[in-house]
Amino acid sequence: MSLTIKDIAKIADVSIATVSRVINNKAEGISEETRQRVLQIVKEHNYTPNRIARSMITKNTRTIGLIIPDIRNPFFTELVRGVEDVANRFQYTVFLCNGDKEVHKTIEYLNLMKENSADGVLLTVSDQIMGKPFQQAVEQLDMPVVLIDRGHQSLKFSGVYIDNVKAGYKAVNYLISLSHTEIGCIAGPKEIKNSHDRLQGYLEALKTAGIPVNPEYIVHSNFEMEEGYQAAKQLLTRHQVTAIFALNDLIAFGVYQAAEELGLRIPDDLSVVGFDDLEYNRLLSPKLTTIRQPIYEIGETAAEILLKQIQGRRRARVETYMEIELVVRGSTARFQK
Amino acid sequence: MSLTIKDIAKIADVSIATVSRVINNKAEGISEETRQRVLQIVKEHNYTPNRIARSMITKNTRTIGLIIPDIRNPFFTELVRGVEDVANRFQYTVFLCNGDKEVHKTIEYLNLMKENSADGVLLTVSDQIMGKPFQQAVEQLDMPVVLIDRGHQSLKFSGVYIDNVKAGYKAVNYLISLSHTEIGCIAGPKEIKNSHDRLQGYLEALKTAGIPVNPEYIVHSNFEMEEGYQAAKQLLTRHQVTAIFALNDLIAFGVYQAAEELGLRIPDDLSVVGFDDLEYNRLLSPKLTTIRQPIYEIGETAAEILLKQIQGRRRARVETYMEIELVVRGSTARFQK
DNA sequence: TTGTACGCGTTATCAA
DNA sequence: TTGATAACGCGTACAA
Repeated sequence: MSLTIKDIAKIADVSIATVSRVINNKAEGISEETRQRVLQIVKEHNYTPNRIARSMITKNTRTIGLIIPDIRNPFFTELVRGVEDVANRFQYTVFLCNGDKEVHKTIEYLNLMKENSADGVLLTVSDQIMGKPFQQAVEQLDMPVVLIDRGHQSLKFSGVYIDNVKAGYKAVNYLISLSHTEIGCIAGPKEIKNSHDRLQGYLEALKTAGIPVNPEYIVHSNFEMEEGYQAAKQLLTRHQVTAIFALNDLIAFGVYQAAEELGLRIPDDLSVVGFDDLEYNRLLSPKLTTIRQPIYEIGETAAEILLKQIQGRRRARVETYMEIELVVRGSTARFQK
Repeated sequence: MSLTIKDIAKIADVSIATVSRVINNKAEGISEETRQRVLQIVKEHNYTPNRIARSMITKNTRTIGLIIPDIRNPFFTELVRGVEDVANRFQYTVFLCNGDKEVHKTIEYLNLMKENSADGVLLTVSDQIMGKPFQQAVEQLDMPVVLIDRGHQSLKFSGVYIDNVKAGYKAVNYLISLSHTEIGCIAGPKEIKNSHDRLQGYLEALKTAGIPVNPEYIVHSNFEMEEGYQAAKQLLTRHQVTAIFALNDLIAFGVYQAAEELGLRIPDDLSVVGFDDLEYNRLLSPKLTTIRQPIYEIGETAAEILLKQIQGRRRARVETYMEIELVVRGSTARFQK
């Protein structure tokens, strides 16, 4: 068993109160002499206070939870780093939880946050999970919460997002500017708002340009590579699209595979626009034209908002929208009939 | 503030001991009637016991720590999933910590594990970090520890590994069987044992085949894509190698980029073998020949060993070596002079 | 079957 | 400047 404050007190021949004062740097009311002596003994015996016991009193744990839906998506791992860096700067540690897109796992972690008395929670969950049981769990959390990437009107929390409609519009509008009219779209799950919004941007861009919408050009997937590949194969064999807007880069990766299998050259036969700008982009040839999200900064911003809220320095609900940009690379070309 | 056991006791008009018995499923000594009534009230008020207070008594937190060096490397995220799945099956939750290859961050997390009284820790750290301060922190942990992927003779813990020497030998021997003799190698950092061992396999394979070793064919990197790319470019411009053994897939990804830039076709002009078999492999064309590690299973196995140790069912130190295999794909071809 | 009371390791309050 | 002690929320030995 580890040493306790009691042991240290005994060894130093002072009261536990004195030891407590020393290790908590209480400035006043302690002689330099005893302070040094206690400090010495603490170091010697390598005593570290038990955070659990401490937090029973102080009611804070200097810990924040970060719940993500899919640790295998590089988007989220980059997000994690932004959050961690800010948290550490504030001397907080991050309890990282991978919900793995499963409802029960996510709720489990949410409860854990409460039971472990995290000081606050950063939430990035798919909308599929946003059912009654989940919402209930969130409400019972009774601590500051900041949403990331995926907002939910039903939850009255602060959040950090991008304007997905605008981003979708921008992507598709670019394809239109290259004279494409037969533009397919491979979306994420129907229930996910991000997917819905980006799709909305796609529709608006077509509408503005006076290009009729063909519902068969729109296919759904689960935002992962494999299903993106399947969806692309289906779309490309059934319809003569000359361009595809993939609602995230993983899907775009799948499109590349499908195109290769079907003997379609990118960008000569098919233009592709992605979304996120993941690092693995570099593996593609040609490299992917995509909407760049400032992922790391999104994480940073969300963590800052949460920590301010925890420290009681902000109470109002704020919704921050980060800027995105279209990065043009080799996967898009002017349509030649 | 959340409800406490006291509140529930008051509402149900019983003692806290009774409530405690109910929520802990103490079979004996409680009437079905009161049990139901208490259960009802617990559900109604959505009471969850405070884990922190509980663990002060029980001395266990049903939490294990998992420390990884780089959350951006898909190898580790896959590992995480294996660990999580086993832990959850055992009703344990995983405290995931990303050391980000930094000493102070890693040590910080290690201390956190102790202070938060995790029941055990799974450790995957780079050897660079394995200095005095780190070792000290590990020793003071005073809880079960299982090492993953990277062993350290200096630490007397159980661990789950693969035979990196053998794996390296296998990879290079395959290249030799394809008549290659000018085989380059892009390693990880010199101080990392995994890298050292795989390199050792490379050397042994050459030696066995009677092929002289050219030290200039061996270049080091940091196991990441960018440096892999840089190293490959350097190697390929200076020397006429016909094949490259990349000590992990991220490096191999970099080799592909370098080859493309230099106008070398894979596998016609250059054969490439990687290590890990990451999913992003699918983005490459041709697909990568590589050593497959059972990453998910490594995570599972390590978690099982740790949990058994925690539950006191195993005390002996065990070193488990998992099987690897060479997966032949399109990036390797017979050398034609 | 149920309740009382103590202890877990710490911080905070008040008195000395 | 220092110390004794209550309190945090819970589990459990022991008593009723």
